[in-house]
Amino acid sequence: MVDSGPVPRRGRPPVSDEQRRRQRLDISRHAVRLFAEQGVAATSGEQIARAAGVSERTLWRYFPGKESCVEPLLTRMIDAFRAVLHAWPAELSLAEHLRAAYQPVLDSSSAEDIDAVLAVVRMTHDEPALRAAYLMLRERAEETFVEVLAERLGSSPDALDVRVQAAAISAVLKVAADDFARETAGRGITPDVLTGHREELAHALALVTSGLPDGGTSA
Amino acid sequence: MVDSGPVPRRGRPPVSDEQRRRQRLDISRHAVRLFAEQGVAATSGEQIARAAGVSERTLWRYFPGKESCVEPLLTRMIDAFRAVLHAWPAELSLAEHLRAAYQPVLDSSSAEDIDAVLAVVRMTHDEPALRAAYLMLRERAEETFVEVLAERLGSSPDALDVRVQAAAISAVLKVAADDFARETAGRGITPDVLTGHREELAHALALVTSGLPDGGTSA
DNA sequence: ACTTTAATGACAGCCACTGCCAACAAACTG
DNA sequence: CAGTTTGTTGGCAGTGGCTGTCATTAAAGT
Repeated sequence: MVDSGPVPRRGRPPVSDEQRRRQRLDISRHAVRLFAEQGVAATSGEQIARAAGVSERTLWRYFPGKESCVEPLLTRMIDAFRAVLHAWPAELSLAEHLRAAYQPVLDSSSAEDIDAVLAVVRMTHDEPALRAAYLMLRERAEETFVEVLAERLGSSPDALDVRVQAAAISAVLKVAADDFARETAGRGITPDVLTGHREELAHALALVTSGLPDGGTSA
Repeated sequence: MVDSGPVPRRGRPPVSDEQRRRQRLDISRHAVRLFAEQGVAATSGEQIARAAGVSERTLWRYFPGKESCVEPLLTRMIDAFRAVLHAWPAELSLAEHLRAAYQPVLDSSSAEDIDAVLAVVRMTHDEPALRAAYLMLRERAEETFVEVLAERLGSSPDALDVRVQAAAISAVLKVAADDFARETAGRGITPDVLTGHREELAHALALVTSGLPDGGTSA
């Protein structure tokens, strides 16, 4: 079988993944703003679509439901953790690594996005539909943790210990994120709440990942 | 202020909580059966209502949405764990206690209910709406774990360590439940998969709860 | 220009869910 | 017993989320 390379396609090319990502993110920003202003129930799909400058039909093509419009923004928060998890060096425990390298504020995110994300997390406590979307997203992210842990521990992603550890880490991250969102409610993100958050996360992770053979150095 | 006792009420008394519980459970059974037979999307609210012998209007009074009809049945599974958690003696570690006392099959549940519950758990892997409801239910149950742990550790339900431990336990329980549902897929519930499940749960819990001061005896 | 492939928008329709009100049920009161 | 009160249920109409379908437009190649 010779690889004849990318066959010269005909007709209009599909939108690039990058473009699609940007489009979804843009819609997400408008949706979250509307949700924060008037609540989820009071915000209609037509409203979101108009704000984003697309037809309602295309909105439903980009998102399977109203609540999942928050997903692209929320993903940014989880990506911040995923990035630091990928950069986890072998000689450090996870808690140590986090204390040294965890920056919950993504450099690629604008300040407004961060505030919006935290606002969403706060909203999930009163809006069941948003909470459900939030939990679903977290569970999808858990798969990533499984992969990273499996590679590091040299075992299969199907191994029980790996999945349990990933689930525990995910759970800890949820608690810490909720706390972080709650504490930044009035005052915004100050440097001390930020370091406090990092410290809380590291402490909690150490609490849960100490059951490994080497007591946390490799997990 | 003298307590004049229960004032002699007038008019029709509200339905007892017990009656309401039974009604919801009955509807839940019919809904789950229909979901399993023809899928969630293909099952209409009117269908569920007819099967349960109530009007559609009353169905929506008993449940906020189609997917939450599975809740009363699913709760039974979580209640099984909650019960054993309440009976946790002070001198044992949680893993030890589980190995000795955990019966995932509730005595009060009929065999068909158990199968139905496991069927729902299996369905949640393909039906996002059901997965969302499942996760929401689990998170509500987490609050119970927090209360039990707080009382046992003699600290506040707001304490970080308590909430983290509860979240970790909840996460472990989720993994174990998914495995259990998967393993009972074809063959049904055999004694060996049951003991295997109990062993898996105990092992995984030990893995996650060893970070406590006494290494798991009190958590 | 013409063809091809993909994205979008417009329209119609289904169904989950809600508000509203009449009908009915179960208590107490005279 | 009729009459009153309080609560549940069912029917009906309406809203809005979401989908299937199709014509239209955009972006490529020949």
